[in-house]
Amino acid sequence: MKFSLLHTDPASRARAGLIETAHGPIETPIFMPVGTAGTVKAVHFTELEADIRAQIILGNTYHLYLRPGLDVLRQAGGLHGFNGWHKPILTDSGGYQVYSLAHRRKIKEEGVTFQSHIDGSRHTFTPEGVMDIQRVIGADIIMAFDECTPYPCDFDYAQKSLDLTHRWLQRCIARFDSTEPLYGYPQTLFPIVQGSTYPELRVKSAEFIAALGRDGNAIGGLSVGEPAEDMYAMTELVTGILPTDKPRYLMGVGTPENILECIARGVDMFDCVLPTRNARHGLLYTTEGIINIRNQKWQSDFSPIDAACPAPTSRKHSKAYLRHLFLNNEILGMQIATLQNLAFYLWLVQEARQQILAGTFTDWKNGMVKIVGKKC
RNA sequence: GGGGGUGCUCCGGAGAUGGCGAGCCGGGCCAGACUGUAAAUCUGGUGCUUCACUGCUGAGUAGGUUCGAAUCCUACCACCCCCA
Repeated sequence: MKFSLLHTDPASRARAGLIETAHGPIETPIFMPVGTAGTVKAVHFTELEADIRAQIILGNTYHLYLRPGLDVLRQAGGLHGFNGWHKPILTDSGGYQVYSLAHRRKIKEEGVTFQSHIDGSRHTFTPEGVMDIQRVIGADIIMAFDECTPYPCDFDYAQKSLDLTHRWLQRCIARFDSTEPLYGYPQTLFPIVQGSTYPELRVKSAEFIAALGRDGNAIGGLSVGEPAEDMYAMTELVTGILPTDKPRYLMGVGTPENILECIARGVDMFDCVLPTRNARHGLLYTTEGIINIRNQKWQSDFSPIDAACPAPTSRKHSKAYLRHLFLNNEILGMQIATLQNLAFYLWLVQEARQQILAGTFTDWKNGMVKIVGKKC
């Protein structure tokens, strides 16, 4: 994997760059649709490429390990071979499930024992094991096994958790660097900065990780319920320490506004379930603001879902029709809404990139933030 | 034409046999939540009035009995079943 920094905004830390992987290029800043179980819910890969213009998608180690399982993935030639997506893939390590499945797991020095949410069976994830699983999945970018701490989180716990995450990181690196990719193309490992909302811990973690000199670095443990100001403050603190010549990935963020503000603070890569999950729940992100398509006010509004959105279905179909599909619980409603939200997210980061390259990012961002957060 | 049964909330169901029924369950509808996906999920509201307490109205329709009626009586209306 190679990263080229093309331009940095004069009035902020916003950067335009290019990541090159064995499965193709990624223009940054980028939003990566989440495809936990090997599918970006409700969209076909044809649409993901043509209408949404996705350049990289996510998968999840924990979910793919449980189903379809490693044997199937190995036989398929990895996740690319299994699901037919031939552009870059990034896999999360299961660190987020340490947080989201907190009531069905136990953390020890060695690793984390999960009880499967599917059948209750017990599975132990160690840093070494998670590296091995991600070798089998074969993602281009794989993530270190960490603990994503909850919010709020007291200082003592955050500190102990951070030290554990750092020890796990060293074990991840040792395993990763001593093993080979399985499918003939290289993989790269991103470490993850933790430290909850404590500046002291974030600085310590960022310095620790910057010194490792990996190909890219991630910021985790944010967007777990803390105020947006804390998220921005921690992001700004960390991007001030992480190397400028490596991509920075802010995990799990966020709303369109969060993304614009964090691009301004020097983040290159984002992922979030909001555009896909909210789409299935009837919440649309559009170039004119946020729409709850189930609301009665759209009952007879025959204007396009989003006339300026790159997704053809959003220009072709009306709000009234999409509302009708949702009220009838029709699958097509979720498909069209997901196309809209992902196409909008990708449009947003591509537009940001153009503004950075043109040197006009900050003014554009300040105006756009007001629009994308507005409820219609 | 004769006999029997049933009628209340937007809909369906349960329950209600003279006294806490503006009230249960489900659906629908109206809103809200969702941030490295246990999520096509979850939460709230859904007679009128008040910020709230409260108050008011309502049981197919119209009367009646009673301290008190969705409940009993009379007539009528609608629907269902049986007989002709």
